Amino acid sequence: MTDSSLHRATWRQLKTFVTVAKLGSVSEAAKELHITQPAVSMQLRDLESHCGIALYERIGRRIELTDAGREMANCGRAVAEQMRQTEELFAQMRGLKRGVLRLDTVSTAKYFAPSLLASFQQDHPDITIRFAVGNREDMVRHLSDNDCDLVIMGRPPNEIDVEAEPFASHPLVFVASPKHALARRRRIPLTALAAESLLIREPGSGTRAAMEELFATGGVTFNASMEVSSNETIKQAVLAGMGIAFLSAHTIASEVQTGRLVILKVVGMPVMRQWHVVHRAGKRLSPVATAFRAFVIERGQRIIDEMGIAGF
Amino acid sequence: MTDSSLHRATWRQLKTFVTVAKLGSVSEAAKELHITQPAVSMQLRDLESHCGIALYERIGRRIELTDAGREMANCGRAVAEQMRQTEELFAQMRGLKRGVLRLDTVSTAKYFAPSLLASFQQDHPDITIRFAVGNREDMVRHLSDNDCDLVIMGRPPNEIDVEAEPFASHPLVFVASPKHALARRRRIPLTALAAESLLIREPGSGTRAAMEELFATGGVTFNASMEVSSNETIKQAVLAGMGIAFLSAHTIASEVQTGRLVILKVVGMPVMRQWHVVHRAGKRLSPVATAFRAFVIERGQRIIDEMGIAGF
DNA sequence: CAATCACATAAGCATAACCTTATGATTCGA
DNA sequence: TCGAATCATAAGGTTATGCTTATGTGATTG
Repeated sequence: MTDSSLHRATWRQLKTFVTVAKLGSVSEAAKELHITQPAVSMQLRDLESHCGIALYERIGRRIELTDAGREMANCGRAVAEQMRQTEELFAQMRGLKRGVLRLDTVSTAKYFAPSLLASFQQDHPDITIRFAVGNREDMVRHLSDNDCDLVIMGRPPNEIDVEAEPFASHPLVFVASPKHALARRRRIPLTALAAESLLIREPGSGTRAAMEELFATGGVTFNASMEVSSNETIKQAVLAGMGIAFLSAHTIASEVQTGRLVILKVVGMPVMRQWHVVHRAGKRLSPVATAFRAFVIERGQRIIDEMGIAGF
Repeated sequence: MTDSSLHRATWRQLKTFVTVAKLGSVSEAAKELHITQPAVSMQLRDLESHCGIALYERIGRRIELTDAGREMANCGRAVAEQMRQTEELFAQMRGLKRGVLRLDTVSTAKYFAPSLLASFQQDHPDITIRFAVGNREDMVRHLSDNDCDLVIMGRPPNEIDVEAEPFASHPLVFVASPKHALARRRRIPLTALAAESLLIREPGSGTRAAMEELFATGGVTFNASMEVSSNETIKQAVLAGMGIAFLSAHTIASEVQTGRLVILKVVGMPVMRQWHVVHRAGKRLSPVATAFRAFVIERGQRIIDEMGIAGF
C-alpha cells in the first residue's frame, strides 16, 4: 500500500481492471488490450495499492474479484460510460448534430435574419438556436461579454476588437407616404430634403450614422423633426404622414409592396452599405458558429435576394 | 489537436479543469491546487487537445467555458463523485462499517455458530452475513471454489491447502435413551459398546472419523446398525430407542438438559477434538473476514462455554 | 510426475505527464 | 497611459507510468 487513496489511481489502470473483471483472466485481458500479460498484472497491482483494500484474488489459475473489486469494477464501468457519453457529445458537436448557436442582430436585421436561420436549420436540424435582437449598443456589450457567438450588424463596432466579414449588400433609402409631395417626383436632389421633416433614429444607430454621413458628404443640413429609437415606430410615423425617413430597404419590403410606403427617387439612392457577420477577435467559435458564419458568408446575399425586398 | 479522443485524457487534467470551471480563473485554481499558474494552463491545453473541441475561451482576463467545456466539467464532476463514493465504500469496508461475511459451517456446528455470528454482529451491526451449512465435502468444495470466506469445521481438510486455526474444544460423547440399559452405568468400558447397536454418520463426516479413530485405538470393532447422514435424524433414532450414537456434545444440549437423552459414562469420554476456523491458504481475507476470524479465535471458546452445553 | 497453463515478479527502458522558473502578451483599472 | 493582473508559451528537468523480455511460482491435467 503505497498511498491508500484513489486520487492517484490512473484511468488506464481502471480500464485495465474493468477488462480483467469482464474476462476473469489476466492473459485474455492482455490480448484484448494488445499488451503483454505482465503489463496487465502490474496495472492490477498498482490500482490495488491505491485502494488500500484487496480487489481480487487468484483462485487456481484464474482471477476472481472480491466485493471491493466488484465495486471498483462498477465504478470503472460508470466512469467509462460517463466518458463515452461525453465523447459522443463532442463528436456530435463537431459534426453539427448538436450544439447551440447564439446569434444576435441589430433590430434592422430582424427582417431577414430569421430567413437565414431557417435556411441554416434546414441543413442542420439538430442545432438549437438562441436568437436575440437589440440595438447596436447591446451588440457591442454582448460581443464584449461573450453573451453571443455571432452578431449580424451593418457597421462593425470599433470600440472593441472584432472580426467582421461583409456578406450582403444593404440598401438604404428615403421613404414617405404615397400622399407625400415628393412621392411622385423623380431625380430628387438631396438638397430638396433639407426642408422636409425627417424622422430619424437615435444616435448610435447604424442607420442614423449612415444618414449623417450622407448629408455631410452632400453638404446638406437636415431637419430632424423627431428622433425615434425603433424602425417600426418610424414607419408608423411616416405612414401617418409625419414626414419622411431614411431606412434600410430591408425593413420596408411589405409596406412598399402593398403601396403603403413609397421609396423616394432621391439622386444617388440607394445608399449601399454592407451587412456584416461579426465576432470578437480571438474568439474560439464553436463548430456550429463556424458553420453558420460560413453559411452566411456563402449564401446570405442570395437568401436575402430571394426574399425579393424592394428590388435591390 | 494531437489525438482527438478522450481516452488519453488524464484524471488529473479533468480535476484541474473542474477546479478552473468552478473558480473561473486559472490563477485561483492554481492556488487551490497548490501548483503554479502555468501548470494549470498546461493541464487545460492538454485536456483540450484530447477533446478535439474548444472547451474554454479567454474573455478579458478571465476564463469562460464553452458549451463543450460545460459538458466536460459536468463529466468531470460526475467522475469525481463516482470515485469519491467508491473510495468511501472502501473506507467503510476497511472500517467494518460495511461488508459481507460468507461463513460456512459443517452441520455439527450449526448449534453454536449462530451465537458466534450474533455476538460478532453486535460489535459490527453494519455487516451483512451469509451463513450456510453443509457437510464436510461441501466445505471442501466451497473453500476450493472460493464460495465462502471462512469455514468452521472440526477436522481441517487435507485435500486442499488451507490455513486452520483451532479456537474451541469440541467434546464428543456417546448418547442413549434414558431407558437404555447402559444409561445408569458408570465407567463403561469401550468394549461394552461393541455389542450395542450403533447409529453412525456417513463416511466423510468428521464425527464418524473421530469415532472410527476411537474404536481403532481401543482395538474394538463396532457394530453399525444404521448409517445416517444427519445428526438430527440420529438423535431421533436414539430417542426412539434404536440404539446408541457417538455425537458432538454441542449438538445435544437441549435434549440432555430436558433429560430426553443421556450421555453415557464411557471411560475416556468425552473425546476432545478442536473446532477450527479455516480458509484457503493464500486467500486474501476481506477486512470483515479477518475481523471475524480474529473474533472467533479470541472469543469463540468463551461464547460456546456460555451457551452451557453439556457441562464440558 | 511432467508438461502446461496462468499469474507474479524483476530488471531495464521509453516516454508521457507534470512541475517550475522565466518571459511574453493582453486586458483593465487608476 | 502606466502598472497590476491574468493567462499563454517556452525551456528544462523530475517523476512515475507503462511497456517489454526474462524468469519464477503455483495450479491443473494427462
